[in-house]
Amino acid sequence: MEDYSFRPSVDSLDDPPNSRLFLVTSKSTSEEVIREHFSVFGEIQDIWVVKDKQTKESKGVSFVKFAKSSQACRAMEEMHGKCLAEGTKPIKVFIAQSRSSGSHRDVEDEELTRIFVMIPKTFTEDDLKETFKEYGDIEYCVIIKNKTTGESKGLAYVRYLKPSQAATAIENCDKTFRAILAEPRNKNVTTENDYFSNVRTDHVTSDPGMNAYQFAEAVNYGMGEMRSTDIITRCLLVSSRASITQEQVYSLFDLIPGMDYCEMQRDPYGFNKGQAMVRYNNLGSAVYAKEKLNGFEYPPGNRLAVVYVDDGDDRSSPVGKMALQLVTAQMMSMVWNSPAGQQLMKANTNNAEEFYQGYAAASVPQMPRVQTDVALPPHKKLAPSDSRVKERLFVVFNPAPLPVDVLEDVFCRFGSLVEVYVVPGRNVGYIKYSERKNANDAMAALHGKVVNGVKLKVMLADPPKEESHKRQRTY
DNA sequence: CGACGGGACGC
DNA sequence: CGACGGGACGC
Repeated sequence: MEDYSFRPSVDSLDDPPNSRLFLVTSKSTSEEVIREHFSVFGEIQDIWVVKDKQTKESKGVSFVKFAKSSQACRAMEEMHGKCLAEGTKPIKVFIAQSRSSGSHRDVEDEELTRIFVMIPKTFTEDDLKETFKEYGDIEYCVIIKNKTTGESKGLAYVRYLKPSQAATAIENCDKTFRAILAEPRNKNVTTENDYFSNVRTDHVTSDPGMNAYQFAEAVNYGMGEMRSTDIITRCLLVSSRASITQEQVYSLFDLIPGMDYCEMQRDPYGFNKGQAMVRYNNLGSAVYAKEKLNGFEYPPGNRLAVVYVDDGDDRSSPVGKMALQLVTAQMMSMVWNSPAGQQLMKANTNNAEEFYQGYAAASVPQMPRVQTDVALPPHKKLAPSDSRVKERLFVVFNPAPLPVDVLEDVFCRFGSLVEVYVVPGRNVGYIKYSERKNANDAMAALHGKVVNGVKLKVMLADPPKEESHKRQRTY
């Protein structure tokens, strides 16, 4: 990824969202003093002290842009209400309104502490809490359910005490959760009992050393620092965007000893949902499988997602966690010392080629998926899925679209492939690359060519239609 | 010619 | 009360 300290293409937005602070300080406060106090919270990309155009005197207002929202939030939490120098007034620190919003209303913590996530339908609220507590103190957790049947809709909210905790969850939780900040539930004004509404704006309290966040922390100190890990179970949910068979999942996860169950999940109509449940007879195997196979490309170009699911009877306990280290160490040595294990160790998480050469080619017989006269280069690694998309190709299929896994297999070979998207019900799709050159190579090689009997037109895509809702697009 | 996804809450 | 500059090199 390139370093854009300055990004004209997203001029009106803050990227990532909520990574910029709005400060109200004394007029005497300089950029240097701000930098001194704020750089400890993370990578500062820009500091701008607003000055009068004529007199060039500071207006006592500044913007501080961080690389990450979690850094900006932490700085806000720690610095709001503090004095930056002797004899200066306590500063106010808010997440800046995005430039495009046009609003100058203070961004409230209500809007920064609740996240919205997609979860397996099998998740309980306890599973949710176990999974997301590692990012901070959870105030509240709910799964959205069908009101009559009580069945999970696979969607949930998690409310943290602090904005930095919600931001950290969004930045660091498994991508399959697709975590984003939740829209505030109601535009209702007053909040009754929460920590923030009263204390937050009133930074000059009887104890000037403590602001609302530190207060909230103090109120909540009960459970101590028990949030070092995810929920850990013997049961894994495997998700794939390309269709996969039970045999494929079985062969892959059976490379790790101790599997005692593997079954595809089906929707109410009996269709394969691209998810499988895998259970091991011990925690160490499950941990190892999750570490090794989450994000693994299988088949090449298709990233598997592997998460722990609570199967109800083996939630980890402090004792369990201690035992786990032993078990995991044993697993490592067992896997390392078996021929199968050595191959798996070699196959690094994203390297499907080695995996095939070493192993699955033997254990997972598979028809070649791609038939074409084009001389295709070998498979290349996908770009990280959060890479900035630099070029998109627009592909027209005739007479019918190719499956997504075939497209990934073909289009990943030019390098830096980020994602393939086929428009439902139409004969067109988009191929996203993080390097423009790779997109151009793919276009040159494949435009007008036939793959699996489907003729392709491959062109540069027009920029997508502007939409300013929900989550910022990656392109 | 052929064009843009996914996921929203009983107070 | 307290809200939006500077400067860009790729095709």
